[in-house]
Amino acid sequence: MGRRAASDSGGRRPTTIRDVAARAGVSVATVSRILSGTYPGAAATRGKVLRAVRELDYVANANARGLAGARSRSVAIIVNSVISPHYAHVAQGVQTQAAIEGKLCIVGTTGGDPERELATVQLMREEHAECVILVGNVIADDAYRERMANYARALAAAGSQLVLCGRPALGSDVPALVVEYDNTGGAYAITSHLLSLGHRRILFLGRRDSYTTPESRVAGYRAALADHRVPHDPGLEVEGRMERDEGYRMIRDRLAAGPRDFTAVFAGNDLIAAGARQALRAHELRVPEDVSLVGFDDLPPSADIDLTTVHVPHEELGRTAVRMALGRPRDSTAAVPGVMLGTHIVVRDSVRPLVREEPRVG
Amino acid sequence: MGRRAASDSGGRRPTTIRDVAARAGVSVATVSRILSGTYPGAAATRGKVLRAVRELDYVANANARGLAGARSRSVAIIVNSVISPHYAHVAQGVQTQAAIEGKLCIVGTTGGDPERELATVQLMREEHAECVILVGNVIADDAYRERMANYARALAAAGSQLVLCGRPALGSDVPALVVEYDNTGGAYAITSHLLSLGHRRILFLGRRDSYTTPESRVAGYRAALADHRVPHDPGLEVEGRMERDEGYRMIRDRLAAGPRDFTAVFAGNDLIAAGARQALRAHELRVPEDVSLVGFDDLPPSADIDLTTVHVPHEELGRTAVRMALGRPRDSTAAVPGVMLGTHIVVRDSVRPLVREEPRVG
DNA sequence: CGACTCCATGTATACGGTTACATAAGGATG
DNA sequence: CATCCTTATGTAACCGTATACATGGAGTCG
Repeated sequence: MGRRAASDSGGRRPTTIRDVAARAGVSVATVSRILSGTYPGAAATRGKVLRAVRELDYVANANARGLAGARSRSVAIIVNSVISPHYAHVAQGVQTQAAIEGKLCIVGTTGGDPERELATVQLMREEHAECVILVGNVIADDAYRERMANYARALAAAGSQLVLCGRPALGSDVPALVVEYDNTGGAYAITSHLLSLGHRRILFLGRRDSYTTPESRVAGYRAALADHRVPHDPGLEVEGRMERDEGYRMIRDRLAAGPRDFTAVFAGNDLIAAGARQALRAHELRVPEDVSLVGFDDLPPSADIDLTTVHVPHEELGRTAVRMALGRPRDSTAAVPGVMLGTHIVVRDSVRPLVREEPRVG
Repeated sequence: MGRRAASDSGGRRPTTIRDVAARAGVSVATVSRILSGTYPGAAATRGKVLRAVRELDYVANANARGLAGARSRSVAIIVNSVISPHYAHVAQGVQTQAAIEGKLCIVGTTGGDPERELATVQLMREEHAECVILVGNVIADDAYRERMANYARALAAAGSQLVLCGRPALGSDVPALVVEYDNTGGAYAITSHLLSLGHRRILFLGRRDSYTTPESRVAGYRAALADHRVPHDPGLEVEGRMERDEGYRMIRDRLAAGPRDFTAVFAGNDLIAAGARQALRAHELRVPEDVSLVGFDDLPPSADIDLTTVHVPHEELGRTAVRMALGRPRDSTAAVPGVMLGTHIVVRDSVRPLVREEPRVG
């Protein structure tokens, strides 16, 4: 219809490869080969073709190109949302690497809804993306995993590649690449940091059972407690989503419910930390003088609030995902390799050694 | 080649509409119509087809669909970078609205390079996106504008629509929609806010001649000064890019060069404000006690540093862009309408009334 | 100098849908 | 009951590119 309308108003069909061929006085095959770079040498012909292309302002039709069997030019990334800085940074890495490899980037968002995620994968399958990169944590639900595994197989059958980025593998028989980063290790390290400064009652914000990312972070938190022989109080693990507002809410509710029973706060990510900090301040609690606070992610704004946190190589995650997906030979049915990127603490000024005293009432 | 490899390893061609038709015992046309929703009623047939689709796990080939003349299913957005929150929020709006309209979103990044931007527009043209949304400020260069105008015409000829989002129109004869927001008004308002509290020497950070966005903001700044009969000192306009590090640099250099000759700072955007705040603190200048600070954009992290700023309806910008582009009749050659969204001040705690005294040496 | 090789180019088909047009069946109307 | 209209479906012609195969000319070597 769009085409029809254009031809109505201007009588001008979009210029095709045939127009170029006619103008250059060669066959369409020659034009196609020259433009695809599938051509050893051509000299004069090449010149004629390129001039015709320029004069006619010709651009190839990606749909036709894709249909005719050329390799796909696009890479798909699926994230919760684009404004979440965590995802945005991974997406940036994907973008960067995709551009380097001469690929286009298709972005889908799910809003954290598993149904939408599955639907979006389907969409990307229609779109014939060369690889589909799924970013972020996910519920550890068996039915869900099975459906995703099926999609992975369907993608593989179509010559595409599923990449799980920052989430656990689906199983050894599922053709999906995995690029993870060390959630548990980072959480362990930063919890140890707090413990080594004397803190014993550390509030963990953002626990969420069966969500893989918070689960891994909680695991690191618990492991550090255990290794330092500090008793684990489940009451210190507060449930909540990985968002700023939730951070605020969790602290507010906690302080409203009773006297303050913690000296440090380990926020599940930097957004929670920002919200928590705001809530603490609203209760006249200063960070770090009255309460120590740490986060996870090391987003740029965290430098502004002097937050000690765990650095996650977001961009590198995205870049690695693309690199692995495109580098992997199409027909390989060998076991799917995985990669685990490291994380490390960034110490700023949101933590103070605990001076021995009973926690006061906040 | 990918296809070949798949068929080698499994002998399985991807399932096509013909397979579905065969299985359902109908013609391909019927399948196509049912799946496209171009079908009034079918009852039994519809059931058979949908079952076959499910059983074969069929997904349509978007390339073939696009080639055959179906309306495009994709919307393209081109931004500087995905991690810049300003762009990310606009992109989120685009995503949201695109999803509502059942479209896919293709994202291109330019890194602020006009050449890459033009190249990316070309790419999106190949991809036959239904509309191409160009976000962000741009250099006001005539040659560049002319090339972009040509692309706009080429897109229009192909039934696509160029949308300029947060940047000025190209000219009345160029078929491009414009969705702007009120930079000048916002800058005027927030400058007036500072002036009304007694500030007279207001440093502007992030001037950049011939870049449209900072230019508009500077214009609002100057207009407010003029209306309040405060003499305009060009020396108070500091040049720099719209980035965090630049904010830091500008303040640091300024304070290193001589005594502090301002009582308030108007940062060209929130990122600059964050950097500037950091630099001020490094010089033992507190915000707002010693120096008042305001920004522009109202990004979420700005709440954490209590920044008074100008709210920009980022998401609404993106959503409006998509809505207008898709709503506009394809064959219309009428004058291209523009939209200007409003901005407003958000007062937090980064500004204090000026107590009359000579600015001290910082 | 002839046979063979290699490379540039042309010819024609396939890719997987959509849709204009044709056709058949069923219902309404006189 | 004949006619006309409507609706569901089938048939076949594209859409614009890539590429397998065919062809022709130049270069090489015996």
